[in-house]
Amino acid sequence: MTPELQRYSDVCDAIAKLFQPYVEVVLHDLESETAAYIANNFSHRELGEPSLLHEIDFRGGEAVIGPYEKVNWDGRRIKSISVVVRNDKAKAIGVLCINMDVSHFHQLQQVMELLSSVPQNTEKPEALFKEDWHERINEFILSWTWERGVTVETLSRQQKRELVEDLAGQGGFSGKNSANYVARILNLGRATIYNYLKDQKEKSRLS
Amino acid sequence: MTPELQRYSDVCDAIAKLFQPYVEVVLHDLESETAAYIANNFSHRELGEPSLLHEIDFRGGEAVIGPYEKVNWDGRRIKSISVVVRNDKAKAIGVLCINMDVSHFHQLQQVMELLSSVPQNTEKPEALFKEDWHERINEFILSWTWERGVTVETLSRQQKRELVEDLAGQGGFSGKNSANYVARILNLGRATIYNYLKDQKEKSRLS
DNA sequence: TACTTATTGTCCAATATAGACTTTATCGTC
DNA sequence: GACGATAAAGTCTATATTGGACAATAAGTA
Repeated sequence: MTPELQRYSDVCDAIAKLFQPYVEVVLHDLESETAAYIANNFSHRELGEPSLLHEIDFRGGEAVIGPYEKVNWDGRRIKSISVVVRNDKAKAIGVLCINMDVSHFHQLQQVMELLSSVPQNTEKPEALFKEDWHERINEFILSWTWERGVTVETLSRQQKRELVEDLAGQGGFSGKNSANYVARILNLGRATIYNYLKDQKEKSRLS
Repeated sequence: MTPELQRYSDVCDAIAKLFQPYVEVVLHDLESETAAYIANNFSHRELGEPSLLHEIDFRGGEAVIGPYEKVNWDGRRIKSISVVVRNDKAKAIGVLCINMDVSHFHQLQQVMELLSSVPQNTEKPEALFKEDWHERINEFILSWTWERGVTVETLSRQQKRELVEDLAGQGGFSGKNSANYVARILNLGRATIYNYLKDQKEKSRLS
């Protein structure tokens, strides 16, 4: 890492530490297009890894880009913002990326939502309306558990299996990485989800 | 269940439904000292089960007793209140017990706490000050994970093992049912906790 | 003391899982 | 639309976890 860029690493540490453990800060080197420094690395990136900066929309030449949303490898949802950082000659030398794990805040929202909202008993499966499939899955699980007077934490294995099968029946696994996402919510392994789905196919084939 | 008591069962349903799924309502028959009705049964009580009402402090002859705290069989913490209910002749015929699962609210508190509080770096292990061992364990896990910039949800098996061993080293398993409690927080089985502890003893014996 | 009940700890067969792997889709480029 | 590069969808297996039953021990209770 160049000394110019080096000086920003402390800034990364400061930001990450203030919001510990909800925030990760990645400093990208624009020269080599790699990750030069990572504070509170929860995305499990490696130093020196290619930055894939082309994913970020630099149009307009703004210094601050975002915020935008990403999904972490393990299904947690991340709110991110990026800043182009410069050396003393005002040359753009890096991009500082702040990634915030908002999964806990979503959870918190759901607890309050469950308490304060009046459930709609419209006959139509309202799970199908939200456009983001994450939301659809959340919605589905929320109402599935609500109807049974339970919460995800208290589901038995059998119940989780049923939930997964029902969700599959509704086409809930069409989104990208949705198996991963559901696995994390239900505290199951990804493999387990696939096992359930396979068993279900097997069962329906036999009947 | 006598018709007199029966009439209260709808009240139970109403209360439970309003706070679904966080509240359970148990109607005890004072005659037989058994559970006569249960709405949203999360304590896994059976109808007709003995009520153990003597646990409740009736001194003073108050109609409303509590609130007081209990711990559910699976380690969730419950805030409860009880009301003596009467028939038309003002004879006490039952006790209506409202049990609220506060574990989700505690969780929520912790998320906010982690965000808003400034960690004390007093050298002394502050885990030892709280008098309730539940709190001590919570505190321990919170600071253990904080130091490593992770959250309980993201702990690997190996990390959970280390956490359990460290906690055991601090005497964290002296409370009643503490193994159960820790298991639930870490999303482990009770058996797994004991496996870890046994392995640890084994290891230290060999070294 | 003896009896009752709750907790601790162990065991095992059934189940889930990390991680490596193969196959299949998706994307970007020409 | 063919090609190569990536990512995601699935599969597989050796190992770890776990529900539930049980035995051993402790803690009340009368």
